[in-house]
Amino acid sequence: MSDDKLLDAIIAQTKLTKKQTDKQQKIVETAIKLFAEKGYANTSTSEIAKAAMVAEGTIFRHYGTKDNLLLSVILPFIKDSIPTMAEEVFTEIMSKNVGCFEDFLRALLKNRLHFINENREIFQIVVKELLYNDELRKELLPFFADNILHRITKVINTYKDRGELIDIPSHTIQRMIFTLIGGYFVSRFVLQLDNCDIDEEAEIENLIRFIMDGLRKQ
Amino acid sequence: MSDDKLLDAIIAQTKLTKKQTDKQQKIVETAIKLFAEKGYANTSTSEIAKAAMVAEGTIFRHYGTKDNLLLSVILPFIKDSIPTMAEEVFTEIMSKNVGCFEDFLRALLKNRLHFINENREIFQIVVKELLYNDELRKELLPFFADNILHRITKVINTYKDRGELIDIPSHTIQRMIFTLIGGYFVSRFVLQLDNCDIDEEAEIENLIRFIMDGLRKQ
Amino acid sequence: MSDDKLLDAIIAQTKLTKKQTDKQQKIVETAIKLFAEKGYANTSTSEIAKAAMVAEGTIFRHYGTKDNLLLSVILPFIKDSIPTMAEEVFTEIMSKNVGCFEDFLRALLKNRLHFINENREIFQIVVKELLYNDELRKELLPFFADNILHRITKVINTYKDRGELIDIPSHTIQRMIFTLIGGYFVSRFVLQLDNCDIDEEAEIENLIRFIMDGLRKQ
Amino acid sequence: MSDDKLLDAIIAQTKLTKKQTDKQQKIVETAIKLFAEKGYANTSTSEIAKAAMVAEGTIFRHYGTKDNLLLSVILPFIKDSIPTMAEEVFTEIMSKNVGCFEDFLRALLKNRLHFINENREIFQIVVKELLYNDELRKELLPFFADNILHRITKVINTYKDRGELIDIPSHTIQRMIFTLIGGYFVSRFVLQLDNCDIDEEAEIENLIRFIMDGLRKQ
DNA sequence: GATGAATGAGTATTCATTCAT
DNA sequence: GATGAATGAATACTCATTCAT
Repeated sequence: MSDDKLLDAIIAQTKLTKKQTDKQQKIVETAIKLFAEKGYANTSTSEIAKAAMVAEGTIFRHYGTKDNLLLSVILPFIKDSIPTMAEEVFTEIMSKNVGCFEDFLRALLKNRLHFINENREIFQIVVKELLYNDELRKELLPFFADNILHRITKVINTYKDRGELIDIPSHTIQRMIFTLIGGYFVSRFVLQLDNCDIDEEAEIENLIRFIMDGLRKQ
Repeated sequence: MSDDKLLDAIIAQTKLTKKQTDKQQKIVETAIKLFAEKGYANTSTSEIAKAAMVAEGTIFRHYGTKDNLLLSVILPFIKDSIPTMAEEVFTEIMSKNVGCFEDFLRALLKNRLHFINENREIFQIVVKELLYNDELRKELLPFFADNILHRITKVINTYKDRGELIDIPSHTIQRMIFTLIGGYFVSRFVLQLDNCDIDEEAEIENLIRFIMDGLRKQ
Repeated sequence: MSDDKLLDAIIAQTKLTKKQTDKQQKIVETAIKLFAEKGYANTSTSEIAKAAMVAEGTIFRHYGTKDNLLLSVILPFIKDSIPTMAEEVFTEIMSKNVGCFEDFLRALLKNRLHFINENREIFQIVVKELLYNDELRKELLPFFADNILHRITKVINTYKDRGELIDIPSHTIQRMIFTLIGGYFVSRFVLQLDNCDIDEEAEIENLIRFIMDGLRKQ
Repeated sequence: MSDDKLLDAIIAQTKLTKKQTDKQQKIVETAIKLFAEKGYANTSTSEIAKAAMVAEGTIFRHYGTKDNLLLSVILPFIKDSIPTMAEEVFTEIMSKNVGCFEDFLRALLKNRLHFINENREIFQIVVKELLYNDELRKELLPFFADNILHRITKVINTYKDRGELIDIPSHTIQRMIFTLIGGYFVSRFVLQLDNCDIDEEAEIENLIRFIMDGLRKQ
């Protein structure tokens, strides 16, 4: 599969979770902030070093290359994105075997909103680089596709079988949901178009209502 | 307003549409191709010069700075995006005074699909830089907001008055439509996730159906 | 053959003999001096730039890489080493069809002494890098072997047929001559062991006498 | 004399030959291998540390500087080169008072061939650095001159007095022998030009015959 | 004695920009 | 208008060396 490299990297990194130095900690934190703010390509290692109050060499002693620093920033996020979503959200909700598709959507949305809210800077980085960085896109997209979309499709099929959803190809449904939710996250956390005073609860319900009333079989 | 600079630039440029030299033509064409492919930050002026078979100095003789070359690439697209959309699409459709919201949506979607399809490279550039380039985002987003969203809101209100749409704040409706359509364009033209063999007609209808059946008051 | 790359480079460079800028001239001259003095690996491009009173960027505008600058320094020397030696020296002397092996040796020695004397700095560079630079050695040595040694062997065979030379494998003879003459040049021009006041004429005659008749008193 | 420093270093080191730690042993071994392979300038201390499976700090704890590590590698070889040659080879052969110059040559050649064969990596290092490293050359060359050449001259004079050698200045003879033998070792152990299947015995005899009687057929 | 984290000066190279021709 | 040589600041990265543990 095309995500071998990424998976390997994730696994390798998980194992490497020795003791992170204070400086390492500081470097990653600073890199996250700057990458999120100005993009990977527009952030120089010397800038990171200065902001992290660390010698530039220290960055390379620990991460070898700037590319690798980006990975070190992104991978834990990816790692947490996928299995969490897959195992915790999906199986949990599904195994309850109760609730309609709307409940599933609500749970999914809230779970992911919470996760991204707590990692908004890394989310910004991932989204930006996904568009800007060919290499990364080629590795991440199939990885996402294989892991998330695949499971969503299964859920959708389940609910379709129960007669809760309209008869559009599952992959089309899934894509529209994904676009809508993803677009919501992007416009909120990356573009930051908001009037700050959003009633989050209400927005979510509107979103769900929008999605549901489009999909519900009548 | 925050778009003064942009508007000024557009106006200035429109006036400047004297005779473009062959070389200028070639430079812009090449820049479009390369910016779309690898992103603005990852494309060097020397690269552009080489690919356009032009001396590097020539680029700067005409455009002064690389930033300005980006603007020269983007602005005509922006210029055409907005007024066209506003004047041609909107007033045209609305003045007909015929058709339901679905028809409006369909017309809008097809019109924009056509436009972006013919300018997909510049669309890629705009989307990528919108996320990556702080300056540009700060200039373009309010410009979009003021020009497009504002008009869509008016249309939505019209249809709401006619009782065709559910009772969600217009700006929320508008945002969800925008996210969905925008997301569709981005995933299709920028991320290029597609199975190439899409039945475009069907996809559009699914999209409209999805949007409508969520929004239609029942 | 293994010298394709080198030959190609030589040919390419010969064609490129456009007009060298003053700065280019200065860069090459300075590089020659510094490489000869301290070796390629121990000379930094910034050093060269400073000594040549040129911006560091200028070096890279013209030569692209430091490696390529080394080649630009070495190749003309190599180019002149080989064909000169082959065509001028060899055929000239041989075609005269007069003279014994000793005369040939004397002509060869004087010709090469003259050549190296006029290019002693580049000779130093070539010798030093031949030992130090794996890549270069792998390209240059077979090139030398194919071009020079091969011809010397032919000459040796000619004289062997005339009964002037002892019956040792030609390639052994050639190697000993080469070692002796080469060693003479290296110790004189690279190691610079000399008492400066050498009677060159006498030294050459001693060398020839040694090669021809050895050390044993008869 | 200019070799004070070197002699002092040798003496100092000889005294220091206490207990070498395992790690020290490993460091020197690894350094020898890597210096021989890629040259001193192209080998980094971190590389050595990694290959020797030692912390980088350990190298500096024992050797202080990289330069000093090079000396620690080279000096024992130098130390063994000189006195061995002087005392064992020379006096031994000479004291026997038997044998002609040819026998002396043969003994010398075989002795040195054996020594270098057993230390070929260090020999490579010494030769390469002798050309590349100004400092080292300035220290080593006079040292060699004072110790080896000086004794060879004495031997040559002895045989000249016996009427075995031609009437060329002793120092010229010595230099030619040295060039020839040195060149043989360099081309064999450093340049490694060989067809691997050399008949060593025969080669040596050819070399001796050449030195003694030259190339001319009689 | 041994470690390895930290350093900062140094390296080759890139790049937007200037300017004389 | 067009060129392309020249620039120098900036970039990612290397490396010998130091030092607290």
